[in-house]
Amino acid sequence: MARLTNYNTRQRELILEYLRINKDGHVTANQIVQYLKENDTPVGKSTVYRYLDLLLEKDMIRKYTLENGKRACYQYIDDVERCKHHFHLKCVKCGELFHVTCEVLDNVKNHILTDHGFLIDSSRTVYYGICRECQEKLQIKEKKTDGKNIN
Amino acid sequence: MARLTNYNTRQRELILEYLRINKDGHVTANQIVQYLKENDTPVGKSTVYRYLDLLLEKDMIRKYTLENGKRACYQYIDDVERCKHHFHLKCVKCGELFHVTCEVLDNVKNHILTDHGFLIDSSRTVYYGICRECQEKLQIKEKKTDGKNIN
DNA sequence: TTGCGTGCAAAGGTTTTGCATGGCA
DNA sequence: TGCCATGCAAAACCTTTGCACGCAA
Repeated sequence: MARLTNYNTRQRELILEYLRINKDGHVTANQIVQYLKENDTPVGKSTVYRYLDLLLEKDMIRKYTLENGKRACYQYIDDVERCKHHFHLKCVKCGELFHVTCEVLDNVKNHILTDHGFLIDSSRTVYYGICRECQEKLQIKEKKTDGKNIN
Repeated sequence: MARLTNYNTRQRELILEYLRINKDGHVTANQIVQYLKENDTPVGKSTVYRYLDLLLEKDMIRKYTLENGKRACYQYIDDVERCKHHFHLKCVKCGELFHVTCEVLDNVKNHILTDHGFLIDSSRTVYYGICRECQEKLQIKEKKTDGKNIN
């Protein structure tokens, strides 16, 4: 059986630890570099990028693109199996990522495969939109500005 | 009523025209610049980027991130209303974008709003996965390599 | 000892910004 | 004429790559 050719190094442990700490959120490569530098355990950014790629291949983390589409962000997958079967909702306002497991969404994948011949990669697919909290904030804002919009 | 503060310029017409020509596909900022240069109607890339931002604000185009997450690509929204009510499947292998309108997916949006309080922005949400054609190609490939994988 | 991992610096690429000039209304 | 739009070059960023050295096994 093929062995994964990766040594255990101090740097990798540090990176993985930071990802695990932030498993409920998402972090950018830069954040990892900064955090480790501030904690007097600096790790080169090329090391960070290379290890992130490796973790990605091993399905140990997920990669997103933030709303502006410029910066990539990563998230540790706590329970690989569980995460493979649910979908993610990302709020474009506050950036929060919501994990959703429910039958309806579970069926979406099957439906798209059966009826549209398209195999969805759940770990890459993210629903973008606005979360409940931000919707409420926006409604308050709209009332304040009396609904005046540019358009 | 607020007027949109944008003049009609030759450059903007050219950019918009190219986006319209390619409304069934997607183009990158660089492609726009290259195309216009080759057609002897060069437009500065800063102009392209600035106008793309403006079109984005006006919901006249959609912005995607290609598989590697490095390059952004844009697509003209032919029929704003229609595109707002259907979903998009983007193949991470060949890059093709599929438009899908069907009841099941239509209900997904309502379901997520009703049961999860999350308002999906259909124009931003893209299902990433592998299209039928690429699935077949991959299956052929796997047979060839006799299913030998790293893991 | 072997060869993967690391770190630095440089390269590569995309997108943004400052500023003088051009052009629409 | 008054601004907004443009274009160039430079800057700002993120990410990748080359290469010599370090270190796990």
